[in-house]
Amino acid sequence: MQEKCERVDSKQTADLLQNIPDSDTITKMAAVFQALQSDTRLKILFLLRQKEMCVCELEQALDVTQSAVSHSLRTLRQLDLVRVRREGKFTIYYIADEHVRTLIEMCLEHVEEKA
Amino acid sequence: MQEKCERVDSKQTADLLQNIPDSDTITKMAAVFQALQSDTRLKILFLLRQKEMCVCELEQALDVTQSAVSHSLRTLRQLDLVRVRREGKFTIYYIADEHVRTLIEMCLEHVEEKA
DNA sequence: TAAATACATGAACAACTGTTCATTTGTTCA
DNA sequence: TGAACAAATGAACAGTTGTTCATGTATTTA
Repeated sequence: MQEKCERVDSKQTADLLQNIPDSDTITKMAAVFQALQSDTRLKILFLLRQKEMCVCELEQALDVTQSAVSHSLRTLRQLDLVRVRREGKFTIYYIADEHVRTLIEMCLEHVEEKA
Repeated sequence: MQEKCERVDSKQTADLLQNIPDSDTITKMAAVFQALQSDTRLKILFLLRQKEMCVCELEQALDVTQSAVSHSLRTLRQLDLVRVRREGKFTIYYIADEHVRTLIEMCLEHVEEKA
């Protein structure tokens, strides 16, 4: 590794790099944030935060097609941000765990602070 | 609002909708998550979490062009996820506040839990 | 003041995302 | 069993993003 500017200390940089999560973990994190980056999916999470809901309920609340809701839920489900339970002909979705709640709350606080 | 399925209670739905952040706030949150959704920007934050750094240092650590680092930092800066300080010819970047640290830590815990 | 260094910015292009449409799968109940 | 309802999925298209290239601006120092 060659120095780029006088502030760079290659040894220290290598050290700092060792203390960041591995590429695989970073990519998984990016996928989680990517899932949280859509208005529709955020609204879904804010709704589910209050009450578990079936796809129909979300569809009606959000004013997008059933297909769009379903696709969004799939993304959230695959990353374990929401979970599913079958109840007769309904598929009930709910927030997966406290991490997810904290994530959206931190972000909310962050943006509200600026307003 | 017309009922879509027997589980839907329009009144309650309207109520739940009132308790989610307004569209403007949702969009700002989406922008924040959007900024956190790139591998490069996440790596930048994990580096800055350990030590404030100038652009050169980040460029060397990340193995992408100076331009890419600069563009990434701009995105993070505009959302107040990182802040800047001028020091002579160097521009020093650092994590904006605790919300940002908590955000990436929650996400890290979430993805590490599954591994 | 001129050259070098540090950083920012605009354009452009490939890659990716979110939505809708059309269709399929699974469940209930008459 | 078959009609109706709930949900998932694949394709396709417009819109968006991240990167590099080329260039511009600001600061330092010789």
